[in-house]
Amino acid sequence: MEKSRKYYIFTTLVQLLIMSPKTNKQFEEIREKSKENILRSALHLFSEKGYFSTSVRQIAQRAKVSSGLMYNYFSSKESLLRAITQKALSIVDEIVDTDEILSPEDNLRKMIERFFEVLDTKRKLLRMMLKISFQIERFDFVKEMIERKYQLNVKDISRHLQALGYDNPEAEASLLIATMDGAMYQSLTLGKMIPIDAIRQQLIHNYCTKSHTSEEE
Amino acid sequence: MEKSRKYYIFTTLVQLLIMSPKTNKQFEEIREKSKENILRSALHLFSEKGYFSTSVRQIAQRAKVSSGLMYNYFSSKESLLRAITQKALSIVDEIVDTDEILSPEDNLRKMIERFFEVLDTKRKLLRMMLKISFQIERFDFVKEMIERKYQLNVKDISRHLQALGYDNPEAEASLLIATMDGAMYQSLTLGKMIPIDAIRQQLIHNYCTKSHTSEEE
Amino acid sequence: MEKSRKYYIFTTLVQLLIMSPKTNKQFEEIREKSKENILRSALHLFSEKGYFSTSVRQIAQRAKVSSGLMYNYFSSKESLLRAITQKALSIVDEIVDTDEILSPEDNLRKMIERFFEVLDTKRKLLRMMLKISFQIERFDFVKEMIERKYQLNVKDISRHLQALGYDNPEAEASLLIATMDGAMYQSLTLGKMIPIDAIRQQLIHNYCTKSHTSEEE
Amino acid sequence: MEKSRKYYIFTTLVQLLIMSPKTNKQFEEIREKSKENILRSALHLFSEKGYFSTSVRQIAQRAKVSSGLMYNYFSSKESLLRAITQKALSIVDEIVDTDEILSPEDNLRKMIERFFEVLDTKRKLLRMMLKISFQIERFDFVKEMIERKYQLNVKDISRHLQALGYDNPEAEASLLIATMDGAMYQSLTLGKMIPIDAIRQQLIHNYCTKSHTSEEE
DNA sequence: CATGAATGAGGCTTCATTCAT
DNA sequence: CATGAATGAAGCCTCATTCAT
Repeated sequence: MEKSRKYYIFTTLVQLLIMSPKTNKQFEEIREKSKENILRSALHLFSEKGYFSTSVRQIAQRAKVSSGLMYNYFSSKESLLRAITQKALSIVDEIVDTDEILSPEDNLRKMIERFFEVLDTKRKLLRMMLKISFQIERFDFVKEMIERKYQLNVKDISRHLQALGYDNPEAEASLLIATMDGAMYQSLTLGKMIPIDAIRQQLIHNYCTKSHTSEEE
Repeated sequence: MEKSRKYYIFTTLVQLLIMSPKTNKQFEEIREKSKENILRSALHLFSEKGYFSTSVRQIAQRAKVSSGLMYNYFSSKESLLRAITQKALSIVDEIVDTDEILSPEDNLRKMIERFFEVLDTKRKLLRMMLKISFQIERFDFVKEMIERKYQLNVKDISRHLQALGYDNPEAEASLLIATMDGAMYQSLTLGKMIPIDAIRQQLIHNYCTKSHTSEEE
Repeated sequence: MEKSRKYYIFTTLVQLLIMSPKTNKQFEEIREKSKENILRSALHLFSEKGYFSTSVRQIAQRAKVSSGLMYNYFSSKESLLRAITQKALSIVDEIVDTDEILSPEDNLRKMIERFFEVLDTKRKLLRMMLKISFQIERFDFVKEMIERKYQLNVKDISRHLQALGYDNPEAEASLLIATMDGAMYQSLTLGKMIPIDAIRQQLIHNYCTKSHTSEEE
Repeated sequence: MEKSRKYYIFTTLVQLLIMSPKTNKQFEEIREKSKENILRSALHLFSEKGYFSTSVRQIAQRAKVSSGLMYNYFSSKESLLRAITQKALSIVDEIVDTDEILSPEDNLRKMIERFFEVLDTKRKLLRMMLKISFQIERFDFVKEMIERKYQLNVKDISRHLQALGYDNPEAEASLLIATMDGAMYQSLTLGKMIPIDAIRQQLIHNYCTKSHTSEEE
């Protein structure tokens, strides 16, 4: 008991008073590295097997750390999920932004192509996001962020469509976004059996060709 | 009284020597009722909280039966899920059912309207399916079922589109299905903020108007 | 409620007052048949899979009756086991008895051969007995019966051996009985890999040949 | 004090950067102790009440650990049984171990005496093995293990008997093993009423006396 | 800060037993 | 007397979490 107490006293002292800034920095680095490690491992497994089918032990094993270590960085498994979700959303953020001095067709084309590129390259992240968005109703903040994004996109796209002469640009924008979401959903769940390239080309063909100015012309 | 006694004697003899005390039909009814009861309870909870977050005990409690009873009707929790999934997919069947007497436009319109009607009335079932579809890795049978459906739908719809003179009916069919899936996904996750009616009308407008026979006119 | 009450009144009346002796006899026969049926089914399954690995439902299924029926004849699963054990012991009883006006050699030979014959023909019964004797310590009466039998056998056999001139007939009798028990045990647990015929012949050769009167003669 | 402080700093650094907080050896010791603890508890209960009548919870309670701990060391209850069985059979190994410097008589005597010694000192283990052997249908691995042992023993013993001039050494070996198994079975089930010492002496007398070279002399 | 042994609540499932008909 | 649906206790096992070192 005495021994144990001393040990903790000195651990604290070491941390607060004695250790040089350099050592502190070292610790910080180790900390960050471990945390990153765990996050990556968890993202992979959540995306692959889902949140509930992934155990903390599996995450730790994949990250090659002990299973108790996670609790140094995250207060619980759910808190880990929260962290990953936040990180994931921030990455998605970078992707969706747009605007340049292009023609409406080109803007639409660019957006569509970028969307499918992301769908191709960030599958793991997206799959997890999709899963999360559906498994954890409790995560209101996820819903909020998605809602906000949705509104922005509709406004952006309908502007382009209006410029192209669409009769009902807002509805058409909603349609286009629904199509892309659907393609994403299908591709992420059903994988290769979805003709994702054909869908992309058809989308571009339908929306990014001049003659579309009016349908009943 | 005499008559009544005779009646009971007969009943007794019949029961003892000839037929089971409870007729097969009675048992059948009881079974069907219990099974339906459990299925409904499970569907509600799976849809609300997801498969893994719903315990067998919770299903039983909601159905107001003992926790062991489920195993009289389903060999496991997963088997229960399987039954619900099958039921859900059978509903999808009704959507795409083609009526040969109608014109291609009308067939498409009918399909689209049926789809949105189902989306409106069977939200619980669809929400569960969506949830399950994200845990597809764990449930091969779900994947198989959905794949089969998907292929059939593409074939059906592309036939209609071909009749309408579309250049690339298969790609356009995939696109249409993706759009509907996307609308479903959005509606089920984001709820009322999705202009689902506008999307439906726009879809019908785009696909079920004669002059669409060709885009490069 | 009224209906139900009437039903039971009349059931009773039928049994007590109305039904002819003939019908009573019929019932008795049905009863006996069902009971026998269940006992046989249980013996088979207990012998094959053991008491704990056999469920009441399995017994009922094999007997082609409902699982509740067992409780009309036996108050519990254990009570059923008790009944079977008693029946089994009574059958074994018939087997072990002996005595005639034969020579000691012949008496021994006869006993040995009979033992191995029983071992060959009543495997199911014996296997269950062996299992029971070891799984259910609570069944004191089993132990008692076996003990009594053991004492009798030792006395019988040692008398024969003494007549044959063995120095230590009691010890030799114990040895012989142990050997037979061991052969039985091995045969019932390990099955065909035990050279049961060779053991039998060797036993007869060792014990039932005149020149054995003394070993160091 | 200064010195002490330095010491702890060092300890801390070492722990953080170089070695695990608890050394591998420490963990190994803890594991071994816990495992042994659980094995002992399980052996006792299996031997006393049988495998199926012993619950994992009971094993844990007797070992004074939590009920989940068993699964840190054994993948299932059956796997625990497997471990105990293996241990038990390894003891049997020691019995039959042959010493080439000795005469055949002495080897046999040694074997027999060792057998009865084990029967006297390891009753618990043997009782468990006997119990398990009656549920062999459920545990293929037990059967395999015992079969292997049996074959080896027959070979070993028949070699000795052949050296002693027995006509039919294999059959005689089978007989001898059957006798020992029978003595074991009787002793473990019927306890003190079996004249186990007399049996042992008689066995030694019969098999380990020179003049036995031939029976038909 | 890092480890992994230990905990124990809770999940899925089985099954002896009851009971209305 | 016979049925089998229904019960619920208890079993095996998993896993998030804690804690001594």
